[in-house]
Amino acid sequence: MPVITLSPETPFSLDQTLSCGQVFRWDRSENGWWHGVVDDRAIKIRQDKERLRYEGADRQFIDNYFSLDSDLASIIVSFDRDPFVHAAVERCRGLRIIRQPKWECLISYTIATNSNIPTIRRRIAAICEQFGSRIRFGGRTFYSFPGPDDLCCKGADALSCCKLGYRQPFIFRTACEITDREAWERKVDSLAFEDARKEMMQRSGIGPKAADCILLFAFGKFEAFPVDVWIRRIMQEHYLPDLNASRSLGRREYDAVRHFGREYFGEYCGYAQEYLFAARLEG
DNA sequence: TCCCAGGCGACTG
DNA sequence: CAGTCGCATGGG
Repeated sequence: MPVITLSPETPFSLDQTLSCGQVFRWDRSENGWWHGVVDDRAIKIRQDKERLRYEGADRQFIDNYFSLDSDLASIIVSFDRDPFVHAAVERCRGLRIIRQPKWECLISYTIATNSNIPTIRRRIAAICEQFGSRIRFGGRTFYSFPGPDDLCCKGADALSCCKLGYRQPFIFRTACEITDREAWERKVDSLAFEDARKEMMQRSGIGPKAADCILLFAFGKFEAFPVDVWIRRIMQEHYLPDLNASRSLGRREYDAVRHFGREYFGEYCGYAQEYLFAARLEG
């Protein structure tokens, strides 16, 4: 089985990275192995200190998916500018933002709106079982993430069994609209952040929060600063005391928070957001 | 039982 | 224009 030996200049925590809520298709076994599906490949991986052992993908894929090629230490230095965010970095050391497949991320975060993580995971698992392809791996069965055709060819009603709630028509519309996945990906890739964000929010079921998550987790746009209720609470308590915490988060207020995040934490504010978010429960 | 997640569209001030 | 509410669903 292939092994990657991480150098001291490559801080990485597999557990932090896979359990912080950015991805929904990974499971950790009692024995320390993580199993997951990315697009159409089933993967198993575990970390023992500086050793990463894995199966189901090649070295290049693992390096790219887990962003092992990015200089995490320098990224952290760029936003580590006060004791509070510093504590979050200490607590979640080695957390990296994964490079998710773009289509999969778009659908996942459309499903994720107004939901909690266990529900999101169940819904995504349901659409993969229903519309993906069966993958046999290590004596177990997994399902690939379905493509646009897979999701729209059976009609909107076929999605009912996945219990997506009012997100069902959004998913169906998106699957029908994006006939050329790669063209869509190239288009968003080519746009500067604010334009990419506008483009993303044109999609059915994608508001500010989902757009920022997708740009951060799939398009490598680290200036995205997704504001969910947790981040809003943290920002209100530690950075923006004048924020009205009782009112619902309108678009104006959302923009005020994300612009503050961008100005204060800098060009990698999305990374700062992830550390603050991941540290929320451990604090 | 009720509140929460936070996109959309219809509604209201 | 900006804020509020119901929508479908399930976890806490």
